[in-house]
Order: sequence, then structure tokens, then C-alpha cells
Amino acid sequence: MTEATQTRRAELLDIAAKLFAERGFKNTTVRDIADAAGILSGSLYHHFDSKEAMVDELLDSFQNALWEEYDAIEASDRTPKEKLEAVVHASFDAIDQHHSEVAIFQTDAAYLSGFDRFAYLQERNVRFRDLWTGLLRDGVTAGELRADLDVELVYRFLRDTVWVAVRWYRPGGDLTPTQVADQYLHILLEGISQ
Amino acid sequence: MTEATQTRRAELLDIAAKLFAERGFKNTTVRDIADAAGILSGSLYHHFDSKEAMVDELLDSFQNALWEEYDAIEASDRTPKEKLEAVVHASFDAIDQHHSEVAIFQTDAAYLSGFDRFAYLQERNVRFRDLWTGLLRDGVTAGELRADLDVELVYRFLRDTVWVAVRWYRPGGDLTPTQVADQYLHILLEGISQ
DNA sequence: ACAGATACCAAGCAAGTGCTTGGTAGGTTA
DNA sequence: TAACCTACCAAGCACTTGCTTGGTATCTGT
Repeated sequence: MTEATQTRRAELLDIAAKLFAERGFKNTTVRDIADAAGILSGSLYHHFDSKEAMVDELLDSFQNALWEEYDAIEASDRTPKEKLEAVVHASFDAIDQHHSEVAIFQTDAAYLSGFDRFAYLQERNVRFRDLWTGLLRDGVTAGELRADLDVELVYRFLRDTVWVAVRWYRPGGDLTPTQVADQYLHILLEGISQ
Repeated sequence: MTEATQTRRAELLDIAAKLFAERGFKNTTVRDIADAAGILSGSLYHHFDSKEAMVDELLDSFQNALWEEYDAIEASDRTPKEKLEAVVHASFDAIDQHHSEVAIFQTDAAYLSGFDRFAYLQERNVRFRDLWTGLLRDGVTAGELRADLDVELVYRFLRDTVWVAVRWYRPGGDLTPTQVADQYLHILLEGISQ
């Protein structure tokens, strides 16, 4: 595979990612992607097996990159609360650096995970749940978090509140992912009451 | 319009609402709706002008009901913090009682608001933003909320974190909307730190 | 008994969907 | 220079989409 091929493929995949993120997977046609790339829809099939294969490649590589970071944090030598903070920071970094992929995951994972090909998405969800609820429970045990927390309920809030930020966060805007993560953690840990 | 007509229409609209909520507006076909109702797709057009008219009716009536409550809270005689709590409670009640409509709004509002017919959705969003940011600013002024809050950032967190609960909350499950709202407010106001 | 309304069916159309096929121009390698 | 490869085009196929048309069975009020 030559370098030019790699480049063109990556270019097309990037165009597709942005369209999928904007309009959703099902609402984006192969003609939309081809138009944005300045070619005909049939020509896409020289580079990719199918429309599904495109989104699969996007989600799979993003998930692998994300979980490398999560695994490193989980295995590191920190307190539960510090790990929680690190995971939040890593997640906002992902929203910043893999914005389209996160948006696609948020919008279309439920729909896609119904297909065999995307079964790994559900497995990832389970791992994510185990990671968060484990950290929360450890934090309570270590006395870093309040003992009266409903861990399952808090987990759902955390999971959704972190990832839903992809809907309004714009990479390259006023706020860095670090700033957003810090503000978020401040609210989450200390509350907004005076 | 006889009572039977009203009933059948409402029945069909309810079936459509559940399908739209589950799979999204664009991913639900008129044949899906008709199948679920046990009729042919063409027969739907005896009751409704179009697929768009169905979702329009659902979203419009839901939004009107919700804003009646919001307006009453805003006009009531309470402190900003109490109003904030009341609005959160009203929102979780809406998730409980108008589950499908909230889910449709969450999933498809961005797509639908691109059409002239659904321009009112954007106007509602502006009003919602004004309501929340106003309450937050009043709360800071009144000394009920921390003075160092980035109101715009906190607003985005609140808006999304409340409504995203529709993804996991199930009406008739273990938790009442009041319980969820109380837990949520506890986390939001006091934080999870020990 | 009959006129109208209601709720539906049977058939199908035009537009749009993902994808396939057979081909070509231009570059690279042997 | 011949063989091959990359990136694309032009045309179209099989299918799905929202919606339309003309008709029928059943009920209700007069």
C-alpha cells in the first residue's frame, strides 16, 4: 500500500467521519460522502467495502486508543479519586481530539450495536461501567467519596454527563479540554452550593 | 370528531411516539408504524397528513405542557435556588410522564429544527437557556450559589445532564422521578466528595 | 331505508438508498 | 515497452422510502 493510497483513504474516512458526526450514520448517504470528496458514490467502493466498514473502522480505532489510556490509568499507582479525575481528563481529551468519533459513538452506538459486526460496542460499554462503578466504590471505601452515594445512579450521571459534552464542545474554541474537565470535576466533587 | 376517532388517532400517535423514541424519527418508517398498529401504511394517511405531522403534534403538545409548568415556577414566589430545584423536579417528571416525547426531542430535535416547520424548537431552546442562566445568575447574586461559577458552562452541564437521563430512566421502574431529581440535586448542589 | 362518516385495504408511483459492473486515464515497476 | 496498479467515472440494479389513489365494509343518525 503506497503512501498516496493511505493519504486518500484517510482523507475520505475523515470526510465521512465529519458527516456521520453531523447528521448521523443512517442520515448520511454514500452520495453525501462522495459529493463532499468531489467524486462519485461508486468510487468510494474502491477504497472501502461498505458504508458500515467505514464507521466500523472509525469506531474501532477510536475505542482502542481510548482504552489504552483507561487501562494505563486503572493500572497506575493513584488513589481512587485521583483515578476518577484522570479518567475524566482522558475522556475530555478524547472529545477534543476525536470529536467526530465520539459524536458518532454517542449518536449511533445504540443503533449500530444491534448488528453482529458492532457487538464489540456493547462489550466496551460493560467494561466502561465496571471501570466507573469500581472507582466509585473504591472511593467510598477509601473515605474519599460520600458513603451515602447510590453508586449505580451516580455512575449513570457521570457516564452521560461526560460524553454528552460532545454536543456543545468545539475543538479549537475558547476552552481547552483540561479547563472543561477541571470545571466539571469541581462541580461534581464540591457541588455548586455556596 | 367522534370519540372513537379521537381514541384511534391517539392510539396510533402513541405507537408512533414509542417507535420514534426507540429508533429515531428518520430510522422509523411509516410501514413500521402501520405494522405495529396492525394496518397498512397507506391507512395512516387517513388520520395524519404526513409522518412529519405526527412528530410535530407530539413535540408541540409536549413542549406546551412543559412550558406551562416552567412559566408557573418562574413566576412563583421562591428563591432562585428553590426555583432551580423546582425546574429540575418538573423536568424529571416530564421524563417520567412524557418519556417518548422527551426521547424524540433529545434524539431528533437537532435534525428536525433544520426544517421550517420545526423552527419553534430553536425558539424553545433559547427560552430554556434564558431560564436556566437567569436562575443561575440570580442564585449567585442572592448568595445561594458559588460566586466563581462559569454560568454558561454550568448551564450546559445542567441542561444536558437532566435531559440525558431519558436514556436510562424507565417509567414504572424502581426509582420515582422525585427520587432521581432529589439525588441529582444533591450531587449537583453538594458534590460527591466526602 | 338511506346518506354520510369512519377506518381501512390493495396497488402502485416517484424519489432515493447502498452497492455492482465494466470501463478508462495516468502513473509505477520490471 | 509491456504489465500492472491506483483512482476514478458512467450507468444502472434491486430495494426501500413517504405518500397517493380509488375503492369497500361497517357504523350512526335521520
